[in-house]
Amino acid sequence: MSHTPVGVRRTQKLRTRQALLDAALDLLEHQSLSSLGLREVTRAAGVTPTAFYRHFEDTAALGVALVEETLGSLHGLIAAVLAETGDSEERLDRSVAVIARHVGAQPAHFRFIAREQHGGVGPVRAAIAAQLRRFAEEVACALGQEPGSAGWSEEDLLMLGGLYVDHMVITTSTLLEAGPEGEAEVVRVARRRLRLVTIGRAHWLDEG
Amino acid sequence: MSHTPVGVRRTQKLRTRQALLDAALDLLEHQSLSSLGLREVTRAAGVTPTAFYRHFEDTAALGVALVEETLGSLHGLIAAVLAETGDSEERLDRSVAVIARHVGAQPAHFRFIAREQHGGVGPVRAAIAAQLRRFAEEVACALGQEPGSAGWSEEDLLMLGGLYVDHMVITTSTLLEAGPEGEAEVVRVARRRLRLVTIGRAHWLDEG
DNA sequence: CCGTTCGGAGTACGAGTGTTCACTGACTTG
DNA sequence: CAAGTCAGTGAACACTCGTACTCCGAACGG
Repeated sequence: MSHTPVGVRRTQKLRTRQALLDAALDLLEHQSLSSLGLREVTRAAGVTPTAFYRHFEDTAALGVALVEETLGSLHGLIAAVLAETGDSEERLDRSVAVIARHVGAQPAHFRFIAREQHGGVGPVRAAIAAQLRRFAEEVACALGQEPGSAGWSEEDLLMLGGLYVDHMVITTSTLLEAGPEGEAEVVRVARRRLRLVTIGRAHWLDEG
Repeated sequence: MSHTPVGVRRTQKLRTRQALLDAALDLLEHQSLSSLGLREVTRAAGVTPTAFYRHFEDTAALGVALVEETLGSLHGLIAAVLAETGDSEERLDRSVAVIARHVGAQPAHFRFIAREQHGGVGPVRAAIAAQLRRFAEEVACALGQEPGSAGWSEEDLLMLGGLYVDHMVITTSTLLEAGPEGEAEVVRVARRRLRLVTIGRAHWLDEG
């Protein structure tokens, strides 16, 4: 047992690492990752430029870390929302509400994801795509366990899951553009869109 | 009537302007607009940095010009595709095919749009949003003239139009990520998604 | 034909960039 | 408690960047 339980050193390292991530997220509110300077980040974090290399190789690597931080903690959430009881209308409303709440709580994180999903930094794009694919699979799995999905093929479930996930991404983007005052309207339209998709889902096997 | 019918000067000016746009589009294949340097563009275009200012105030202004170039010429196309006869299945397949063809023909243009739709340059974001809104309105208008849209409210038509447009944007992004070899699969899934939306549309008034 | 317009060239400046290097001093380990 | 590890420092490197000048010469209008 050492004198310092967890290691003062590791703790401090994680602290400055987080300071770098936070500073970067702040700066990324008004620019995109490919124009984000290493020095710019360290200056905002209160560290010298050389210290950056102790934590990340690139600004690209920092971007990938930001992706994990934002999307990594969301995986449990989806399954939880979809697993709750209630008719589809209720669950749909709840899903949209959950998204609106999360986006409202940490806009910068979601702005970053929306911006870099198709941004100029390859590794970051790949990291986001991988996370979204996982979301689509999770949604497909949750849908597959419902009675309403009897007779659906694996592939169609994935298609539907991807459809829902893409709509969630679009909704977050729109929420960010609209700002707090436009949130209600965006939520209204998003609900209607999802309802239309759900209706299509209910009649999919009739006309597929 | 002057000695030179169109004006040699204006022609040359337009020529270098186009050279700047083309060079920028090339460079934007692997980075985003906010990291694109003025000098970088002029170097690739074979012009001195100062010449840039004769055509654009900013790289942002150049970006807006690129948006117009890419999206401005597409407005007639949508109405044309939607106006053609045939059942909804046929029209749907044709729409997807038209998109795949356009994206395949000029990938760089569409990559630029996908990248800057949520990118770090405000004016460009605004320009793209304005164009997409116009698209949504055009689609809504076209849909409203169909017999299948009887009883639909103006607002719901716009919602549906936006839904279609957003799906088109998603499809273009996915096509770009997949590359030529993955095109067939992407087109398959995109068609299925649109079919599901169309089914939802057919039953919208039953359960709305 | 002559004066004007103007697209573009050339030069120069200050500021900011990513990266390397030797170095320091607090924490950690045996 | 001594030896070693290592997060962070500070100075220096060789760039690129946007922008402000002046200037040239071909195309233009009267």
